Amino acid sequence: MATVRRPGAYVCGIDAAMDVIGGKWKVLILWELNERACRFGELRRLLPGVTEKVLASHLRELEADGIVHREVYDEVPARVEYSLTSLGVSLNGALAPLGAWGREHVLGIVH
Amino acid sequence: MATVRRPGAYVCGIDAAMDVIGGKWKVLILWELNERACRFGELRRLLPGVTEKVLASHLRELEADGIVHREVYDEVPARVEYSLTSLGVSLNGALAPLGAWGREHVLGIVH
DNA sequence: CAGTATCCCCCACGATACTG
DNA sequence: CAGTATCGTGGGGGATACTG
Repeated sequence: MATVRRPGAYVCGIDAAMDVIGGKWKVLILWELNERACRFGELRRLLPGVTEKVLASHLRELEADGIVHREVYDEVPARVEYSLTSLGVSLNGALAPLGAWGREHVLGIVH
Repeated sequence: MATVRRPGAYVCGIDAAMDVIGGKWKVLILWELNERACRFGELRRLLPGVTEKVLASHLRELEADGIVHREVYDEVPARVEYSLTSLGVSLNGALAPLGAWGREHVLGIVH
């Protein structure tokens, strides 16, 4: 999933948005990055079960879609930080009502 | 996808909601049913490319999740109408901001 | 009309090993 | 630490045929 995978094929906005957040771990990545910027290894620990390969490819796609910013610090050992772009922040905001709906109606947590 | 597929495994509300709308055609089904109740054949025509099998299984899952109501009318030939439940209406409402985000930032349609 | 019943396929995701 | 490189797999989805 990434960057207009289906050019001009989207039926509506939700359809298009689903293509951006459609990866198995993507909304969880956004969820974590919404709190604070994270390094690769941090994200891996925050998302139990994700493999390095999948985490890397999801981050590449989110970066290509302009949702995530990748900052490389020239240090030894290597250090890379991922954070949300302003577009990513706006996406998270648009996701908030859906999160509230899920909490209330699927998880059964009222407020 | 349907009805607590991963009991107690959800990390957050968005994660849980994604499980409900995670099927390939589900948000499009919701999108159409938001306009008006539809018959099976109508939905099939409204969603070019979907097969009967997949449409049927998606509708079964949405029904099991309490999102869609299935009303059978005893006529000849058989007639079945699908509509949103109140839960489905609330889900669509929660999806609206995501749709607006997609229209604006993916499709490039400002308002 | 509104679906099942089969068979099949692809690819997103996973497991493991290795590297700058 | 932050990733690539390879190989393998499961199941969601597609094609087609058939039925109450």
